[in-house]
This record gives sequence, C-alpha cells and structure tokens, in this order.
Amino acid sequence: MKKVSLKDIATEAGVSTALVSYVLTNKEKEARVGEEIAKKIRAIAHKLNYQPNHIARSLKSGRSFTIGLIVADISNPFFGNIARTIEDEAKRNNYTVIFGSSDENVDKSGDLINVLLNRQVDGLIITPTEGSEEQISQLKAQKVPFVLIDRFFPEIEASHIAVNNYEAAYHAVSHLVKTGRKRIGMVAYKTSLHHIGERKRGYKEALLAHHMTSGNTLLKSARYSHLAADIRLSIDQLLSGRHPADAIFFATNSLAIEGLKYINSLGIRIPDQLAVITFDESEALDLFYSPVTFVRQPILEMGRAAVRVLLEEIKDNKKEIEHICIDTSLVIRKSCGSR
Amino acid sequence: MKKVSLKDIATEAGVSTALVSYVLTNKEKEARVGEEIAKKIRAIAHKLNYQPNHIARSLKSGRSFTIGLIVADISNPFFGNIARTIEDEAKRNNYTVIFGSSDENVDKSGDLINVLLNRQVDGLIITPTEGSEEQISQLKAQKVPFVLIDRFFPEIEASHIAVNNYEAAYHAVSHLVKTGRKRIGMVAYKTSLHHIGERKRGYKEALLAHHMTSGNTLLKSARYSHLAADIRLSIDQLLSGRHPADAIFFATNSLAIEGLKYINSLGIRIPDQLAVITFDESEALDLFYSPVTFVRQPILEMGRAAVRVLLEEIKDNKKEIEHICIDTSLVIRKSCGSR
DNA sequence: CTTGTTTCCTTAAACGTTTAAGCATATTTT
DNA sequence: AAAATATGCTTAAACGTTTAAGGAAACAAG
Repeated sequence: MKKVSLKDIATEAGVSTALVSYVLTNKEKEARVGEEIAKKIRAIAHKLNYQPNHIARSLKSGRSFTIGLIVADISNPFFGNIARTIEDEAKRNNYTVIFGSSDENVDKSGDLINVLLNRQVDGLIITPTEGSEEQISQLKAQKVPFVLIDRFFPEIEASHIAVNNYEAAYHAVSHLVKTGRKRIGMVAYKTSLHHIGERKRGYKEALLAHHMTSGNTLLKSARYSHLAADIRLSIDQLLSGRHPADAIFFATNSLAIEGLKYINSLGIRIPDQLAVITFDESEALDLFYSPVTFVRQPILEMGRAAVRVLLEEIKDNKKEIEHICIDTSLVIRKSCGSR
Repeated sequence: MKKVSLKDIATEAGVSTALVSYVLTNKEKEARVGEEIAKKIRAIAHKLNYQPNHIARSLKSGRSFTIGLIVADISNPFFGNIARTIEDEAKRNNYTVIFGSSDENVDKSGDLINVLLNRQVDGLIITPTEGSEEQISQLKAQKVPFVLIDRFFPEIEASHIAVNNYEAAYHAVSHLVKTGRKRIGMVAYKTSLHHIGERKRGYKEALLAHHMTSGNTLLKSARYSHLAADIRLSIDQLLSGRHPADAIFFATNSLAIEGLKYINSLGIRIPDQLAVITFDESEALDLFYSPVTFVRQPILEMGRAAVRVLLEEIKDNKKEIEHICIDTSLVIRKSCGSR
C-alpha cells in the first residue's frame, strides 16, 4: 500500500500539486482557488485517505513539530507522570515527543541532547543532571529553545519550571516541630543540584527558626550511585547515640522508599518511634502501613507550564526567559502522628 | 547560528555536495573518492561541526529511523520500565523513540497510532488496549511493521512478546496451595484482554488440579474505570460469608496495590489472616510490611526482544511473524507465610 | 595512434511538501 | 476601446540529502 502524495491527488484531479497543497492546508482564500475544484480536491484526498508527509513538511518549513524530552529516570513514577502530562499537552498542540532517560548520568544526558538535536527537535524539555551545566550553557549559546523542569542552575539564565523547594522544606520541617518532634533529621542526596540544596536550606532554616541546634549533624546525604548502602548508613547514624532522631525528612520519594525499607527491617514503628515526612507522592507511600505525609508537587501544572513556555520560545525566538515557580502543598497523613 | 549543510562544506572545499555526501557516509571506496580530498572534507566537516540533517535523510530514504511506542499507562512503573528498556535498545540501534500513553483508552490509542504513522515512524511497539483489535488489524493490512508487547489478540496473527501468563498464574496459585491455603480468591480486571484471561485460566486450572472447588465464586473482576470501588467490593465479597478466602491472587500490580490499601484499612494482617500474591513487582510491594510474593516479568528481556523483532521486520518486510513467550519467575517473600 | 580502462569528480534527479511569481482569461473601470 | 483589476490556475524553486549516470583526464594496452 503505497503512500498517497499530493501528486497522486493532483493527477487524479487533473491539476497541479500546488493547488492541492493550497486547498489541503486551507489556504484557498489567499490562493484564490475555485470553489468547485477545491471541493473536488478535498473529495479525492478523502477518498484516497491522504495523510500528509510530516517529514517533507518539516524539511520545507525547517520545523519538526517535535519536542525532545530528557527525564532523569523514566522508571520513577514522578518522571513517568511528568512525561505523560508533557506528551498529552504536546499532542494538544500538534507536537509529538521524542524522549530519553538520562538515568542521572551526565554522559548519557549529553548523548541524548545530541541525538535529539540531530533529529531536529524544535526544542527540549530537560531535567538536567548533576554536572550538565556545560551542556545547558551550550544549548543556550546555540540558541536552541529549551526549558528546564524540576531542577535548574541558578548561575545559568534559562527558562525553568520548579517548585518552591525552600519553602516546602521549611514548611514540612515546621510541621514536624508542630507535631512535637525534637530531633529532626534529614536524608538527602549528595549532590550539587540546586533543588536539593534548597530543600536542605529549608530544613536548616526551619530548625534555626525553631531554635533547634542540631545544625548539620542530623543532615545526611546519600550518593545516587550507592543509594541503598548510604541510606542505611545515614539512618544508622541518625538513630544511634544518646539522642537519636525522632523524625526524618526525606528529600525525595526514592530516598523515602529506600529509607523506609530499612526502617522496616529495623522494626522501628512509624510514627510512634519515628515521624517521617517526604517530598513527592508515591503509591508505595500510600500503601505504607502508616501513610506518609508528603510535599505534593503539582505535576500536571508543571508539565503544562513546561510545554507552554517551550512552545512560546519556539514561536518567538526573542521571548524573554521565564522562571516559573509553582507552589507545593503539604498532604498530612499518619506518619508524623498528631499534634 | 545557522545549521551547517553539505553545501557549506562543499563550497569551502571547492567540490560538489555529492562528493561530500559520499565521504561523510563512508562510501569513499565505492565512489572512488581521492584520499586527499576525502581527508580535507572530513577536516572541514569537523571544523564546521557538521551534523547531518536527519529529516532530509529520512525524506530521501523513506525511513525515519524512529519507532513509535504506545504504552497503556506511562505513569505505571511497569510500563515506565518497558519504555526505558525500549528507548535504550532503540538508541543502541540508532533509532529514536516517539511515545504516547493510551491510558487504556481505545480512542486515544487510535489517535496515537495515527499521529505516529503521520510522523512516518518506521514501525510501532504497542501494548494494545481492550477493543483495539480493528486498529491492529488495520496496521497489519497496511503492512506497517509492528510488535505487540505484554498483550496480544490470539485471533490476529501478529508478532508479539508476552510472558507465560497461564503457567505463571498456575504456579502462583499452586504456591498458595503448598503454603496451606484452602480458599484462594483472585482479583482481576473485567476485560476481554487475552493475557488477563490466561491468568484467570491459570488460576482456575490450578484450583481444579488441587481439587479445590471454589470455581468461579472466588474469582472477582474490577473495571479499570472504577478500580478502587470495584476492588473494595470484590474484597468484601471474598472476605465475607461463612467461608472467607484465606488467600488472594492479584492479576496485576495496580490491583494488588489498590487492594492492599483497602485490606490495610480493614485491619487485616498479611500473611496471618490472609495470604497475598500478585503479578508484577513494585516498590510499593517491597515496602509493604509483609513484602509481597510476586510473579516477576523480565522487563529487560521483553523490551529488548520487542525492539529486535521490530527492527527485523522493518529491515525485512517479508519476515515471518514471531511469537515470543518469555518465562516469568516467582519471587517468594513473606506475604504467603511459610509452608 | 587509437582504443580501452581506471580514477576522480560533477550533474542532476529524486524524496513530498510549500509558496512566490507568473500567466492567461475574464471582468470592471476609465 | 483601452487600461486596470480580479480570478483561477501553473511553474518552478527550495528545503538537505542520496545516488545513478556521465564525463574528463590520465594512463595502459593493442
């Protein structure tokens, strides 16, 4: 079944391909196409089930109507959901999405950026990995339209969509204080990524504001590459000694899940012995015997904003950079006990 | 920063674009290009940082080196992981992936198929939704290369990758029998999809083989569209009456997670009061206080097989259809108690 | 010295669109 | 009646590649 082209329709209608093109792209008015012949062309196109060739169109227009999406880890439902909303929103705007997962690896990220650019995507939505500053700067230098989501580099002026990480963390920790916790620990990633830094800062400032002096001693960081082991160590440290922590704030869902697995294995009861609070929702945390209180990131809004900003940048190259900060909400459940 | 084309290189080297093309696609031998000029062309290409235009290439070759992926629900980690392995494997073969999530909706699935075909994907990998038989048949009639994954329609001769659903279910139920359970229930989806049917059949046959007469009375089905409510109802039915079930086999991870949420809320203890076993792994089921015994589907293998079969079909249009059945394994944990 | 062969390069068409420019013919305006 | 405008279509170039065909020069063989 050979693909039907404009030429086939033109031949059958006994006109030139130009005319067919005008009609099928609804430019009959500007091109002053006769009503009858327009109708005829449409009928034939329909009869032959004509489907325009996007590739030829792209070559001509220099635009592919495709956006590239690079997420940090597509197997994490947080990013899976982001991907879904972005794909939906893109489709609503007649764009398709090519995607890749960088798996938090700089090299893979660089690779993906190259592949996607070679595929002539019109723009990129990226959750940048640690150490990808240069890649991002280069995109900027090349004037490729792009938007960062979830994370960004404060030193690089670029459009991004993020949440109020500092305030959210501050708020979460304050909640723990309100529910009577005295020694609040935090488990985060060992990373230079700014969003995690902000969450740490929110934690520290909240402690300070409530005159809790635990300072840095109760703030632990795990390496992404040695997650399980580092988390175990962190928790051991937090829960040992004369004054063990009575609450832990996890900086992401994967930290919380891995941490709670270990806490389970230690036989520690939530919230009686230990309060737990985390960033991000997850089915695992719903199903937990003591559903975990969490900071909800409005994924739908984030995804939509990312697509909107990107498409605006694509359409208007001169558009100024946009920093969008979206508010989170704290969803209180059982894992912190009650006040 | 204008894109560098073959013409730019040709101009700078003082040769025709043809020569440049031959060199840069490593056809110097066949085209008998002079060594010196080849070296020069390469040097200039490198200096100008030439990146081939995939779109132009695709238009010429009629191939886009892109595959379309339609998953049932990208926010489900099972499909997220499938997507990841497919993307990885595709990239290794110099293919990129355009994706969409059908959300188990026939109309959306049809939409996506059209969009992806319009984008001239070279082939499709699809987890077909219920009722999409016609869409699949049409793909077949149009001779579009495609591979079904996770599910398939027995009445449509098409390549697919699936697991041994019947045997896996049979094995899972047998395990429950071995651990001493007497009244084994099942919660599945209300669907005509074959893979779920096979899981149900495996359940029933296993009961039969072990002379358990519970027959259909303990087999409950929930509608995808009313998941939470139907699951609650199913579990209520299973656990009520004079002879409540002492074990439940869930047909998928989402059923298990939703079901366990409800079971939790009823205060029922696993595995003492009730044994639980399910298809698919999930962090939620790891974190559960009594980690859930499950049927593991080898996602990596499935994804790789799907890409391999699809690329073979793309390369060789005459290739015969391939049915790949991959073995699962039962991962035994605490949720069924011990023998 | 012709003829044949090899070597190295160019020409030009093609893929399927879009769109500016042009060209008849018909109609209106002066 | 001549000039201007409107109408309805076609021509042809362009987007960036690939690749079959051809051609000129150099050399070898007869």
